[in-house]
Amino acid sequence: MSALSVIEQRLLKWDKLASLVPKPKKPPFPIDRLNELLKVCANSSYLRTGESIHAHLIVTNQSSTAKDVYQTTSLINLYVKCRETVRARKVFDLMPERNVVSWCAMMKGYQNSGFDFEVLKLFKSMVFSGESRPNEFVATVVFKSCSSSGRIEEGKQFHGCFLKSGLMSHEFVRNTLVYMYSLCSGNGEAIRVLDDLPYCDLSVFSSALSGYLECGAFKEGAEVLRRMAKEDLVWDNITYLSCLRLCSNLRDLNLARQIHSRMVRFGFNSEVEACGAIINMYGKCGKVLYAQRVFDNTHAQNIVLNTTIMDAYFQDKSFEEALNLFSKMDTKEVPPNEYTFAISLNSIAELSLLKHGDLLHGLVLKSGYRNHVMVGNALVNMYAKSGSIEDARKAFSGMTFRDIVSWNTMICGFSHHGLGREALEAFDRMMIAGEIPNRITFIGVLQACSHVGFVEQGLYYFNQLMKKFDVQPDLQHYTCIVGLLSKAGMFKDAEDFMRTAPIEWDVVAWRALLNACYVRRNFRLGKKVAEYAIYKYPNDSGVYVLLSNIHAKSREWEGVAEVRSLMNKRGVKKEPGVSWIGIRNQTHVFLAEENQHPEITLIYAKIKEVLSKIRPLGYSPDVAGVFHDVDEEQREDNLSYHSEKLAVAYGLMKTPENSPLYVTKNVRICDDCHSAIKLISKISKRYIVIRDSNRFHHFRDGQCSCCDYW
DNA sequence: TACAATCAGA
Repeated sequence: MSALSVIEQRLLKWDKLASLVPKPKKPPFPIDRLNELLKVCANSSYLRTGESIHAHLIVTNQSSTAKDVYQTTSLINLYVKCRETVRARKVFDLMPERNVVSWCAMMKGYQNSGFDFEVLKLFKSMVFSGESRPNEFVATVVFKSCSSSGRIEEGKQFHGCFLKSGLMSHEFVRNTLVYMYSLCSGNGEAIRVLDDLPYCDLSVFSSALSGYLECGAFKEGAEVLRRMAKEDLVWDNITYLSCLRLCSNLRDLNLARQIHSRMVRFGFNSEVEACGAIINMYGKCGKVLYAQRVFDNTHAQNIVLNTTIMDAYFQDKSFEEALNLFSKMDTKEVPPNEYTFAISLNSIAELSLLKHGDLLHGLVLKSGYRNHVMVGNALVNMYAKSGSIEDARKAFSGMTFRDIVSWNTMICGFSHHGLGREALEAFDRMMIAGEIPNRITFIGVLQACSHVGFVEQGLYYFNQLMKKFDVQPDLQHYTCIVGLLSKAGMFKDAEDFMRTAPIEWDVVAWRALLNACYVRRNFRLGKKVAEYAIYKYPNDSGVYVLLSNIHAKSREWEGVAEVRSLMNKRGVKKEPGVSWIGIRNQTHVFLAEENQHPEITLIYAKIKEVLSKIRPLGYSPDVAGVFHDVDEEQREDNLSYHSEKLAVAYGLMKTPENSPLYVTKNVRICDDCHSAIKLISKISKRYIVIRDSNRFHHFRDGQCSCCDYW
């Protein structure tokens, strides 16, 4: 045998031998590594990978047996984090044995999907089953669920229960407890809890503050801030941001400046978020110029800062300035987003610039923001306030998503346009859509009823539906009812209502009543009411003007003169009337006694011409009678100076025949102009829309949509 | 565990 074959034979033998030796099994993937993997999958929402691990565990028979509670809990955690609550629950239910972490993971799952009730149910069954005792993690989850579902009574019971088991000493438990009380219990209970604590750290103050901020209890928030400031604590930037938010909401400039200076002292004013918050705060406190200064000193530029400063101008009612900022924005560097569009559209709405609104609408479509609720709402608002309720309706029905604001905007839009029926229909459709009405919804419908004289419906909404939806009527609602009753001529009821309503009336309510006296020609009551209102609110020019109008309508010229001299004596100035009209992207503004406009002579001539045409139709220029002390010729001249007539005349001159005119006026339209414009709409065959300070008038063919009932 | 920005109204 050759040497070679000997080796071959040996090799062969070994080979056989090797085949007899059992192959070593691949070692199982170490369990702790699997759990780590599951954790990674959970935290990154890798559902597919997590599922494969789950499958692997089932196949290799490493799962679902009693042994590994820890591992199954990781699976629950995986499904919970991937928002697969039902599957998590299946795994949970199959566990023969659970520990407190399993319970807690499942509870968190429900919490994250918004099923707070399930959280509490699970907690109770955990306690009853006696399987495990709650720990501090469970306690925080429970308190948080009570907070977000408003279950304060149950929360109090749990508080007692955790107190007994000694869990309240944990920092996080305390924080969530305080948060719960501040968010859900209006009567300063959180502050009492704070006072009972032996020692408060920053986080517990912070929790109380954010709860109060969130539920809008700013007074209590300020109280917390006061206590916090007394302690010797180092604030972090979350604290500062909360404080800034508090100031914004309280509109407390004094506090605002203190916080700002503290931020400067401790160097917290350099980050872009902080700057944004400061700008916003000054804007909300009515100090645009401060806001502008902070903005100018902020070197970082982004869309939020730009939008915030725009909003500051919007809050200041400087709508033109807000729009200027928009057009000055370098849209390449800082492209506008939904907030920017919303503020711009709202500015346009306040100015009634229909043409600009259309333009911006186009921009919205191009930039792909059309499906944002915020933008949709702003579009509806813009069209409604710019006079085109039809376009508002279109924008509304084109919305993919709607919220309560969308519905309210539409309802209030209908109301402003005197479309009571449509407003109530929108309300019904809103109920069908499952939206819950709030106080503003009811202001909208009550106002709608008031505009068209639906007394019964109005009272039904006020007395029945508001209760049903648990909306507490406030001054604004009560004032709507005063308007509703008195404008319908039911002065006795209005009087009784005002006498018995459990509310402190303000000048607006009295003006509403007074206005109704004027419209309904109840001059006797009107004078009485005006006397009282002037006594009570000696600086409110509105009541003087109304009284003067009443005197004029009842042709008591000396009364008119008296009011005028009283106003002079007290230095009360009436708001000058301003009207404007948009023509080819240009806005033309007219003042009551306008003489600035370059084409003013032509405008006067146009007015003369138009008035001479409508006089044969029954127009007589002394309806308002305000200018009783001048001769006929002069009187017509004076009336023709009214800003809305100037605007309409200019519109007639500058726009093609048949095109509609949209005019906006800052104060209530006067009687004389109202009747003149009715006739102008007839002879010119124009559709004329006038927005005055409280509603829209649509003039067409000699009629006005308000039916002379405004 | 995240908090710099719209909004409807007598």
